[in-house]
Amino acid sequence: MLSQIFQFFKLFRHLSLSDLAKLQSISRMATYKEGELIAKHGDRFPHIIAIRKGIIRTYELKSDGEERTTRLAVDGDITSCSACFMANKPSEEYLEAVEDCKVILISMDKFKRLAKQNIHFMSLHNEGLEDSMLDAIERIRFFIMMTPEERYAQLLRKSPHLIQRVPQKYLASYLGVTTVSLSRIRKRISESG
Amino acid sequence: MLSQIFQFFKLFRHLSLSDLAKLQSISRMATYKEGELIAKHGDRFPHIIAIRKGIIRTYELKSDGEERTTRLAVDGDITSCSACFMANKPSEEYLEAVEDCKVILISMDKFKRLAKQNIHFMSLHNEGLEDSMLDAIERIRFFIMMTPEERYAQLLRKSPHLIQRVPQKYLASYLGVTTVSLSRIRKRISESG
DNA sequence: GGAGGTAAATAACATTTGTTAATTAATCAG
DNA sequence: CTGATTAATTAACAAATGTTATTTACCTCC
Repeated sequence: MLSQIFQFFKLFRHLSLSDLAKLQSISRMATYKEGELIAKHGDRFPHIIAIRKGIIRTYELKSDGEERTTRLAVDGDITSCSACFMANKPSEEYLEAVEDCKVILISMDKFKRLAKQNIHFMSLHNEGLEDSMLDAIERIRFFIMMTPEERYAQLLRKSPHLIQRVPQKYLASYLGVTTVSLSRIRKRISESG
Repeated sequence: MLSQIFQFFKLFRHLSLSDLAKLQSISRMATYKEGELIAKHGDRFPHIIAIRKGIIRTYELKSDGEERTTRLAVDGDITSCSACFMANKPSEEYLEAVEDCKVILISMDKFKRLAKQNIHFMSLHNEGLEDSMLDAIERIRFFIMMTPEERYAQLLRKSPHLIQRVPQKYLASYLGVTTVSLSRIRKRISESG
């Protein structure tokens, strides 16, 4: 039963049965294979993605073609194309499955329509934005307050699962360094700590 | 008349007269002198700040006492203590007037109460969060996709007023570099461009 | 098992930044 | 206007990162 599955997400845990049913009516299940491209630059990807299993990486391309990982979302997280969701514009990002994924896709358009009519859903929208905002502020702090080495150390402390499950080349750009530099940082930390 | 003044802010431009009156009823004017500390770490600063004039800098202290500028908000921007607003927790940030400021202070508590009752205000809350979120994503991109030199070049291009009005020591930590490094970057750019 | 391909580690060198200190420029109070 | 204070620049050196290339490890596919 889908409503069971929605309980897996903190954001949906306080919905009434009737609201869960409404949410379910605008949702569908989907799976992605490891390495699969979920959305790409220029796409309108009109779904909110609630990740039941797996990891989804968001990246952008620099002008020289280099990939830079902007977000990493894991089981229990909710993600989306940010330009599609907030500005109703084509994506500037690429979304990619880092592992085999099981997700719930929630129609953005239907969700927004629901949010306009139903105050519970508008409130949900609000909570979701606040969660994202707190994450984003934390990530800005991550860059502004810490050196690359401190960033890796914090990731090691707070998100060891990411380090286990995400290839270093992606972690590197998530931390804002090259793979070579990340490799050196790892060596320094393993030698000292 | 306050409702005139609210029109200065993009976020409030589409409010009806009656909603403007409600907004006005939970707002008051305030001024800050250049250098004045508006809120500090540990404070509960329960106001949304709409800046009519001036610049407000948000910073945090590293463990070694170094200041790091996390946000810069100018005339027309809306800012607040992020922990106070979103998590209802004491501030982790310091807010400081970089110039003499004229602001509107909107009571957070009353605003949130209004947002619970009145769908227009909940919707306003939503739009405000989306604006902040878009800014935050842009700022993350700023760090992930660009070198310090590119960041300064972009600031020069997109926000020349900030470079004019904000002392370099604050700009430096806003860009994620030291004052010495910013000085070198400026020299390199002025010699090449 | 072996060939091919990708990821990660390592090496060598250029570039940039951080750090500390000294100098110059700008600002403020009296 | 002047002395004192702070901001910004410059200099010199250490440390970290970026870049390119090479080596090693690992994985997949045949």
